[in-house]
Amino acid sequence: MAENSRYNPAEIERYWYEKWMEAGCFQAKNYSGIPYVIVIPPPNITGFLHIGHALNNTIQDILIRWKRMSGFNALWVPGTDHAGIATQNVVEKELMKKGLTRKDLGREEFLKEVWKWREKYGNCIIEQLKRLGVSCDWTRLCFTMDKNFSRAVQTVFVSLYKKGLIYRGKRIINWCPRCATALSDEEVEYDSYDGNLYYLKYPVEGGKFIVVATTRPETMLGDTAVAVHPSDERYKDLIGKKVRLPFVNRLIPVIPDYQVDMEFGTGAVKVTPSHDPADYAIASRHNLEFITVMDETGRMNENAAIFEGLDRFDCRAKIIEELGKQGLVEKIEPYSYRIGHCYRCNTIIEPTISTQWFVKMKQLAQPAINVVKQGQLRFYPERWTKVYLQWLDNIQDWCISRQIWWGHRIPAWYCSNKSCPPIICLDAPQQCPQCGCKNLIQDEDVLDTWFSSWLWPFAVFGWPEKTKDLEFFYPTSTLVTAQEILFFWVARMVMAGFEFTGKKPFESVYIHGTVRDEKGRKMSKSLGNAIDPLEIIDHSGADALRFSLISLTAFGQDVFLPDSFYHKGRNFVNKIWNSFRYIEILLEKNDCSYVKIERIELEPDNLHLAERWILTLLNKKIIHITECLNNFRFNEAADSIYEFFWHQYCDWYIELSKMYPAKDPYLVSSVIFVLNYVMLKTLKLLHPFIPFVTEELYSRMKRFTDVKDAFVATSDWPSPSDTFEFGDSLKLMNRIKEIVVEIRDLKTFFKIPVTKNLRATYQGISLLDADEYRRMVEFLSGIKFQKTDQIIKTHSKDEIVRSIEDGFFSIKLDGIVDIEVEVKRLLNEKQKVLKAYQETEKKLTNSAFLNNAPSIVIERTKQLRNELESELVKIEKDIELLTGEKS
RNA sequence: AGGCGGUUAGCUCAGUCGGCAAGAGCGCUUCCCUUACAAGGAAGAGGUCGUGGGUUCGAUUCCCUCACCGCCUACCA
Repeated sequence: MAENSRYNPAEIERYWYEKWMEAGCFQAKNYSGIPYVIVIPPPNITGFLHIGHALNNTIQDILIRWKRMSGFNALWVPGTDHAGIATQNVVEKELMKKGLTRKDLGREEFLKEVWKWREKYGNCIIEQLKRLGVSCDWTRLCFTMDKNFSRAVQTVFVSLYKKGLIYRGKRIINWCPRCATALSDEEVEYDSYDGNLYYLKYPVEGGKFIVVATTRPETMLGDTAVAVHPSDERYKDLIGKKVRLPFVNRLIPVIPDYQVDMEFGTGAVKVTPSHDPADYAIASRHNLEFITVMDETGRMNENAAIFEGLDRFDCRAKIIEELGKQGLVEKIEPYSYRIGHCYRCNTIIEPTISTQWFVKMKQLAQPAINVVKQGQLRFYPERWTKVYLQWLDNIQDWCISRQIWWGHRIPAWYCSNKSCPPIICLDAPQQCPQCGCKNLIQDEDVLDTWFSSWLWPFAVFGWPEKTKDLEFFYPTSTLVTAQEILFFWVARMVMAGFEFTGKKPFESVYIHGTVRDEKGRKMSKSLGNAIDPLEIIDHSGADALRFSLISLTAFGQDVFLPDSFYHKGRNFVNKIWNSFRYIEILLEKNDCSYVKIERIELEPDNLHLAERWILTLLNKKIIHITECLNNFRFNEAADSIYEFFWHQYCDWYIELSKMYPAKDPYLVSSVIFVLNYVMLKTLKLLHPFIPFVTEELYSRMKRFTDVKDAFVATSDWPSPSDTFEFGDSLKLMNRIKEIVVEIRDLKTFFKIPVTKNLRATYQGISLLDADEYRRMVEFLSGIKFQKTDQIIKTHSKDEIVRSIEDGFFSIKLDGIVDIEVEVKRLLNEKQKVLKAYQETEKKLTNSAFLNNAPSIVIERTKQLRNELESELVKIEKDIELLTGEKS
């Protein structure tokens, strides 16, 4: 018995996942019904399931399971992302263990290695997702390097090029010296950096100096001007003069530019067009020379004079040392500023002039802006609309070429005759259309991984082929993602959707919060603060993890998780498990082997209060939870079922069911039905949140009921029942609960276990005259009532008297009543109630309130006032009973 | 610099259209191993809803100010 009393998820979860797969529960039906479609944000093949994935995928699974149960043709398309840089890094690291570099292997051999790696490890995260219980249609598993996906990527490239929306050019871009590749603006993460502001003295022709302030002295070797504000009096006479740059002895001009901030530093700024985006802009305006001083690994190159070969940061120190020797460092101040890092390896980015491929974004952005402005594509929470639009309004061209090998190779070929334009086409050309030359070389570079991801919502359905899938399942319904990839991915998918399919890719976007640790930091392996979801699944089950996560994550709000966060779900699942055991045992005791739930055969009119009450409450919950899900209010839905199941069904209804002796006719005919009925509906409501335990219990339920659906996963979502709606039952039940709590409170106060049965007499209290209600109160509070006609107005050490409803009761307590303490407690209580009463009374005598407040509010306030008043009267009566005098 | 969030019980957080005697889980106190469940049951204690104004009959909720925390954008070297 003891071992059964704890839910053990491991085996059950494994078992049901297999069953679902075998039965094809997660597969969409063939082009029938109304589709509801989600495409997964494809995780990296290098990834391991972290708590953010767990949240993201649980939300999607809740939606898809709920919609599936609600009768939609639900499809959740899974897949993975080839993650160019990240994957290449991983494989290179593997090679390094053998003392090899990718260059040792050569492109083809290296790519073979990557494919081998991906075959071996690329689906790790997929297997981990399965352990979470997600109901993706795995027969449709996609990969961004699949053949048809490649075709889609190439098609898009060629199409955009032909439209003039893709171009190749020399621009300043973000360069990662460690990955040795260009990055897009979005792939750079900015962090604050405690560095210095160096004040350097540049000798001006004619003997004076001009002092420039810089955070990056090493870039001075590439300076091609010094800029000052045109109206800066200090430097007016220097404009047009030349400055001799130390070490390289280059003469560079002092130029006027409005971009210069007179207030900052000395008001004079060194201009390094090849290594700073702002300087690049100045240089473009003034036709300055571009001199690159570093190589692709971040070492100083041949333009760096005596510093050639030094790492850029070593060079910084060395240059300051040398300038110092020459008396050219005026001062050094500590200075904190933001600096860009590679989002894949965290190396400090080097802005560099480089020839790359770019996508012109302005034109593509327009439909993506319009669709959101016109409200045809919505964000939840709505505030993301603004962030999205702001980014699109200021969109910059997208650098899409990467100097790596793993990815979609750019479909561009160059003729050996340098004057011929590049040849852009799907398949390798045989000869140059311009000059007929057959000596063609394909561009070495590959495309940004996001250049394939942005096609995800339609490429997964076979685009550019006009497939039936595409026609039926596209556009998709809801996209569920985190804010981090709003620009990277979401905005670009919308652009791609319109550009290539003429349609928005999804109806709505739900953006959930980021999971952080208790200090507000992102969860990350390097910080060592990551909670491993798999560990939780191992020990407490996926259901526990899922429920806890959802319950703790408010609508679109970041969530801070303490280590023990998963207890809530774990305990809840255990509660469900045990309540079910109660039912099983009860059935056995009553020789009740078959319960008709689906074909209801009982008369609603014959039901008692408890049954009427729990059924009515169930109706309310079904409505509420469905409403919550419609609005992405997952935590509210989860907490609402939690409250209902635990604190209403278990705490009150199951407890009440225990008052019937075994084989009692009403128990067998009605209570057992209601216990099962509510359990069944609740399992369904809970299934999207905690699929495993609900499936297990549903299957057990099938053994002793007429429930026929093969799986709860494919059964129907509950709707409220007209048959089981009993309007006044809620109020009446609440009165009974109040009386019970009052008595339990008294017993607790006198340190008597609730289970200890006591005798009491009562007078008045018409509610107790009804056998049914009296029995409920007696059972739940452990009291045996005896009606009396004698006026109860005395108390003693052996007896405590209480007023309640329209009468009194008196409980025998055998000499333990301490009147002093009890009176004190009541006086305390009276103060509280009195205060609340006075407040409502004040409102109700305020004519402004009566004139302005809506009538329903006035009604409610009146009702509250009356309740408070009678409670006050009651407390006063109780005090009087105890002390014999009016308080 | 701008934008967006947050500030509610000891902790982590809910609180939708302004109208509650301000909620949950954990923790805490007292009692209970009652035949589903101690990962449990019963009953409690605990909050001036960040500051200062404003609008309103009424503000945790709406508006403004400030403070602190976090995030995101931006060419101040």
